[in-house]
Amino acid sequence: MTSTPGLVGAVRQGSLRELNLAVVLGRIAAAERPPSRADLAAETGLTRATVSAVVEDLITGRLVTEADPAPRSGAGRPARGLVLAGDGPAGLGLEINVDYLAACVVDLAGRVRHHTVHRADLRPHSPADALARLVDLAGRARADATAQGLTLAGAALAVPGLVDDAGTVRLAPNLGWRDVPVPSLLAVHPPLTDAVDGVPPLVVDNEANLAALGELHADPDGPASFLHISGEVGIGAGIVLDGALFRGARGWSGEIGHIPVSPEGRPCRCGGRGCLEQYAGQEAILAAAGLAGADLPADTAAARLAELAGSGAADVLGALREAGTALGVAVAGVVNLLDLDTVVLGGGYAPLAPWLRPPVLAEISRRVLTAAWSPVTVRPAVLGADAAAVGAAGSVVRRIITRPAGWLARAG
Amino acid sequence: MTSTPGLVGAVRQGSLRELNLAVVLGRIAAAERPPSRADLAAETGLTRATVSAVVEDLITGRLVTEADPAPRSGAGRPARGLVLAGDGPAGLGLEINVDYLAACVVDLAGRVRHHTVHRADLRPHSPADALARLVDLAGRARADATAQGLTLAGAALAVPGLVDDAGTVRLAPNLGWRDVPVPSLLAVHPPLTDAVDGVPPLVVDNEANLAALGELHADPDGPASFLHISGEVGIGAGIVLDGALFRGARGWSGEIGHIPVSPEGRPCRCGGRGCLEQYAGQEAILAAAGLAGADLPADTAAARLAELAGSGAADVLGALREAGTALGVAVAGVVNLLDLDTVVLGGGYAPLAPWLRPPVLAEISRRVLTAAWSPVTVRPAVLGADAAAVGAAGSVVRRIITRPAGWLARAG
DNA sequence: CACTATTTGTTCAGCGATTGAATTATTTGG
DNA sequence: CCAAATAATTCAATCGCTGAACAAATAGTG
Repeated sequence: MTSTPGLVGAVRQGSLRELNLAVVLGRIAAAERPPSRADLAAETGLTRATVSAVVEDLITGRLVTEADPAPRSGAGRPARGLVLAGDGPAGLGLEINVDYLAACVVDLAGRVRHHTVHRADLRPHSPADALARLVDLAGRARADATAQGLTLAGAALAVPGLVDDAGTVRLAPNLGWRDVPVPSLLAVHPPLTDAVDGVPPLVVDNEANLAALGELHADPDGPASFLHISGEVGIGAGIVLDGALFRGARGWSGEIGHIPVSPEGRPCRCGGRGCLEQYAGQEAILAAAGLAGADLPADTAAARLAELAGSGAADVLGALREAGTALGVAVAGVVNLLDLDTVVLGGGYAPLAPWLRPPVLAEISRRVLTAAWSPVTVRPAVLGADAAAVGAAGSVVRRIITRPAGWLARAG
Repeated sequence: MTSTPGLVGAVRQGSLRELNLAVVLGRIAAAERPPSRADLAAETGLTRATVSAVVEDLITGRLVTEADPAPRSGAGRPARGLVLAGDGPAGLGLEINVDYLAACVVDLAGRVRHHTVHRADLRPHSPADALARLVDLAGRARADATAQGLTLAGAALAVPGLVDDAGTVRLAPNLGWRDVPVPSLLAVHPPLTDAVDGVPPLVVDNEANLAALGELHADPDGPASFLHISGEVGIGAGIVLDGALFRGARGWSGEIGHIPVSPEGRPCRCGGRGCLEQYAGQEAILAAAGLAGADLPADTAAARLAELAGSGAADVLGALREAGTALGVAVAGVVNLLDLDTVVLGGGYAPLAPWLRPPVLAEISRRVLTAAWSPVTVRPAVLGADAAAVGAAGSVVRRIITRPAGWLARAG
């Protein structure tokens, strides 16, 4: 890993078309309203002739379709609007978590075309068993997608833990997994999707990362850089910089739960002391609210807290204020370091956002140097608990949009 | 600022050559030993014919020269090694700090060809006055460069503060600057260099950012991602990810000095409490070591502390241990968040590294989840106090290497 | 209703850059 | 001295973009 900046592969003759396919498709995807070929030519600086040729490739590859006459006023031949095809490739998103499995299918345009959640406590089951159930769920999702005329172009699996490049789950504490080689365990099943352009048929990634991508995907007009915090039993963060997920040197970025917020404070199971998780993790909040022994399923605990807080329970309000302050201390550090202007409260934090937001904002305005010039926005996530599954499917779709050549080569 | 990922400009016909110029030049720059045209063809996948054509452009543009016969063994026509030209374009690096001005010139190959430091307390002077002195220093640097056959292709100025896109210094607390429009103040002087490819003749950037780039530049075989910490009166950090500087949404990333390390601890001039700067900043270390009133020049304070620590002064050792622990707490949070595997102690921390390193490492191993699998390296910076000036010059050189077409168009 | 202005999208010759094979250049080894 | 081997160049072919001309389709105008 030496420092060879920008060493992209050489640009061969055909790469030109590959790159322009991506450029044009990216513009179509990012546009507010269906652009015409002429619009695209003006935006990109390419000739109308070139854009026409590129668009023709995209249309025959079923990535783009012509929309109804665009609402363009004025004289002249009416433009034909271009939109992402709703019946071409789609992404399969899977999620495996402590007490549920989920599968969903998202089409190119970003619409969720299929969604199933299977509730079950997975901790007693072996990884192989859990994955077998997941394959079953995925099979049904694929059947539904096929029935709708969609073709799955890849799959991504969200796991609540650290995943290495090979797709092995190195550590998923709440699931009780350690060094689980997901791809080889899945090899006994028929492949979920075909490999496209060298990308394996199933990509495994961290839940917090994919949830952040889901948020990016669900709100195309939102900011291009933000911090997405998933508050579950552990606290994970997905860092989106300039529209792309930042994964860190080894893909293990975002462990915000173990940022120290009180250096010699409560001992943490990670071995350190005073980690954020001990103050703003789900268990810590429940304990502070006097609900320690309630043993609620992970995904209902947040809803329950929100309900109690809404009815004005004093100890719950106090617990949330304390958690929000701890969260704010950690977030202030992150914002100082990365200069982000948006923080999204996701996962279990989303329903609690009304109570967490004020203390988080207070700490930010106290501690962030640049907050005076440009304020930091703190808002709840748009997607709910299934953000990771949707984000996983969206990551597949996004890969097609940023590199359409692979799909086109496959589709013929 | 909407989320339009990877919306690079379209790829026009001529971009092909532009991109391949960058690819080939980048390989030559990154190579361990002078590569031949055939090596480059094999590495990049381009044809030997194409590589020859590209290399010819680079040679006539004075970016590359043929080295002495390469030490290649075996039969066949001997290869002609290609190296970065030492007599073509060069970068001018400038630095303005509390008690000195610096100018240096770095050639394409990365050698420092000129270096001047002018010591003077700049706080009493107006920004315009300080900049006038800097222009004088820069003029002499340029004269020296010209005498050596070099052509300045751009300049960069390092400032200890926050700089916006336009080059205005929004806030440089230790210099006492606020909203200083550097480019327009410099407009009264003749331009230091010509504009190349739309980049203004002088780029203003944060000192910590440029120092990190200097480190990247000084150690080409080092890691591609690291955190570089400049410990001066304030504490700044430069974040290098994958060989590129990460600047944040607005270019104000790296304010590590105000990460909370003891949330309700000592009040900080930023308005917060318990900021790292209050525990590991130069003033804090001096105070803890019982040297508060010494009023040392900023750049000798570190040397003095190192000297005292080397001779075993107990209170200095204690102060450094305490500072190192605070630094370690903050760094652990950063490493958890960004998953970096290398931390470089730069600026005033470099000479103190022998004493700071152990407590920093201790906090990291306590608090970083992934430290067990892949250890985090903490090491002193290679460059000394002038890292920022060298890094500034290096940033100019780096821009030429990553985008040679601009220079070639200018050179004709 | 005919006519013009206007904008969109396509067609086509031209051109620049890459390609692949053939050719030349230069050295080692027998 | 000759064959083998490797490096670099030459050159016709090809691929994709360019620019201009052209066809298509509509709104406005008298």
